[in-house]
Amino acid sequence: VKEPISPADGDRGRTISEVARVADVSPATVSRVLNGDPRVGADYRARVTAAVEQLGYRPNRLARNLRKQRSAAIGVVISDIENPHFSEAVRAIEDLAFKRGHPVLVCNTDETPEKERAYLEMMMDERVLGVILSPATPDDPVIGEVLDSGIPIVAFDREVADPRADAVLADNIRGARMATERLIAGGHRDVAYVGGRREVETGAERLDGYEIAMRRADLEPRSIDGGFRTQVARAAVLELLRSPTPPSALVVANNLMTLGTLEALREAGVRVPKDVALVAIDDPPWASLVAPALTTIGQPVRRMATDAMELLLERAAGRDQSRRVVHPMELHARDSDRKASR
Amino acid sequence: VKEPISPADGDRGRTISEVARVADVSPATVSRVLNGDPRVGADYRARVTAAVEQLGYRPNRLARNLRKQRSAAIGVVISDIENPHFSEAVRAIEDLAFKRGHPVLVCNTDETPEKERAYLEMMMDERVLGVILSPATPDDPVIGEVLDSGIPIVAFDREVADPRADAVLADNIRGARMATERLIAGGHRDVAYVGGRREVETGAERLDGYEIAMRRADLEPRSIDGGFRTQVARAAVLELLRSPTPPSALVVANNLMTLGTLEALREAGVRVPKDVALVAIDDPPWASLVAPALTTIGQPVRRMATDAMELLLERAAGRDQSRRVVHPMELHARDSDRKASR
DNA sequence: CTGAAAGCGCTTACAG
DNA sequence: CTGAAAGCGCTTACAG
Repeated sequence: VKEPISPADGDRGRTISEVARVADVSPATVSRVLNGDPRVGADYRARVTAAVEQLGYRPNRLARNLRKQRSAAIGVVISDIENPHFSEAVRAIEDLAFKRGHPVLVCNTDETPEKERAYLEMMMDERVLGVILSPATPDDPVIGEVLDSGIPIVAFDREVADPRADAVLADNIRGARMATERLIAGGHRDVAYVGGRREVETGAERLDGYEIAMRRADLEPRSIDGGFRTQVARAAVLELLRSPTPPSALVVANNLMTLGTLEALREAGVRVPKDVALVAIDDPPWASLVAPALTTIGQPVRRMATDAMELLLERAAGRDQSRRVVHPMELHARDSDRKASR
Repeated sequence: VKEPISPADGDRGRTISEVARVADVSPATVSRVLNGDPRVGADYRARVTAAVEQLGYRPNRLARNLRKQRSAAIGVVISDIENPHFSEAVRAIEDLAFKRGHPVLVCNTDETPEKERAYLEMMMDERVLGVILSPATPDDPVIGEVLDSGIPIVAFDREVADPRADAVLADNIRGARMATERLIAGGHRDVAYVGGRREVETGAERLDGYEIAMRRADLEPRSIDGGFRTQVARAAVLELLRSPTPPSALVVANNLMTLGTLEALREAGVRVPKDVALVAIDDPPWASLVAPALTTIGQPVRRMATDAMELLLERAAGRDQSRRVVHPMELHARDSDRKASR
């Protein structure tokens, strides 16, 4: 075969064999030194290190990947990187991955089973080291296939059905309950809930938390479906406000719906917190900038992301028992929930 | 060598040779069919397709990468994915990349030369198909090394010094000029500019635009350094407001500094637009939610990202002339710039 | 502790 | 149009 496969760039040292020749050792020894094999003698090690230095050699990762049948990359499969919740998570994941030399592949599913499946198949094709997954479809069979293929999965934010996956979660029930109880404690009795998809763990749990708080206070739960999306929430809240008995307070279940809710309140000329008080779940950067500043219940996203990376790397390193970490949510008390004025 | 390299998962068809055996053709033919080589006869093609189907075969990308000395992945090197400007860009890039089967590697440099260099080296090690780069250091020599190694670069937002790179830019001079002129037209004479790093193209250009507008109106430019960062801008604006002659209007050069500026104004009890009018550059999702809604000048980020991907893929496909696309910026007229009340 | 050799699974120049 | 064969650059079981 005489085709010029490698474009023969003279600048960077090219193969492990060249290094071996310069160091006057075998390629195997070079590989061992590069991978920190402790058995290599000090003299050999020194010769190899010098040759690597001299040639400016960098290992060919593509060759390494093929040999090991594994890439060093980590897949992050989320619904949407534009959602500040996920931007923050990806950022924290990437910081850790970078320190350890792992590239990060970002995948947006838009909560659709089709894209989720396609991306998980891409992760299998790329034979990534592991996947951090905030699942749209927690029981999709492709998740089992990924695990079968030897790729560990850490569920982030939402559990997956397969027990072999690790999970890093927030205590959504208690979070939503805290939000609701805070409004009740402020004197509100008609607290409505702007929620989302029941099928998704997070949505179901937050609704549960809200309902528990209401029932314990002998109040009637009243929830509307904002679909976890800005525009759906906007329409739903607009309709809620038109009802004969509009609520005096709202718990909104995520930051996208909070955006929609704020738009709806503004359009309807309803003032916060005077006409309607509000506690939002999620704590995006703009929460303190809108007027009034929003009281929120947020997940400790950075710590959760750090945990997820650690679990993933442990798993890739061989741990076989799956683990599950639950973080408490955090209250950010600001101005949108002030007491009912009665 | 008898080590069990492939974990022998029975579920998925495994190699091209297996497909070849089932289809009763050579592996070369299977490869050709899989890669759409038009020379393969219809009968052979049909047999291969059937065998692929039957075995549920998926090509091993790792082997393909090694053979081609190229990965299909695309690197996106930006300052920070948490900045909504870049979240939006990454999202748009990823949507296109996904359609064509390219994984996307996301890299945050935090505007530091060290991280930028480390990531660009990672991109070389991974032999990515191409890099979309918003450079912290437009003249870093490593950029030339990347291009030398045959990896195309598309500069995004900011130019790079090497003329072999393509570029997708916004017309920052005109954008900042528009912002400034709008305030001047509204009756403001003391319009200050909250800007950032002169070294970076974008910062220099926006400042130029501001100064041109001021000079043409016979007004004295007055700019402060917000370092392109939230907290730096907050401090700088706080100081500006303490001056004996605080400005009556502000042009803020990016969304992070706008966040800091709004904080500062709030802390100082300065009302917008009554006490100080404001036009912000960048149009983040929360621009219409703060009170008052911000008048902004935004880049058409999605179109720019789409262009960047197209340029990159063209380049990877062989175009050798570099190209440069400049997009006009867009005005989003809202409430923060209302006329001076005099 | 070190080396020779095999092989990961593709793609493609070459021959026919 | 098709196949046999080489080779991309590593890693690692095996032998010594």
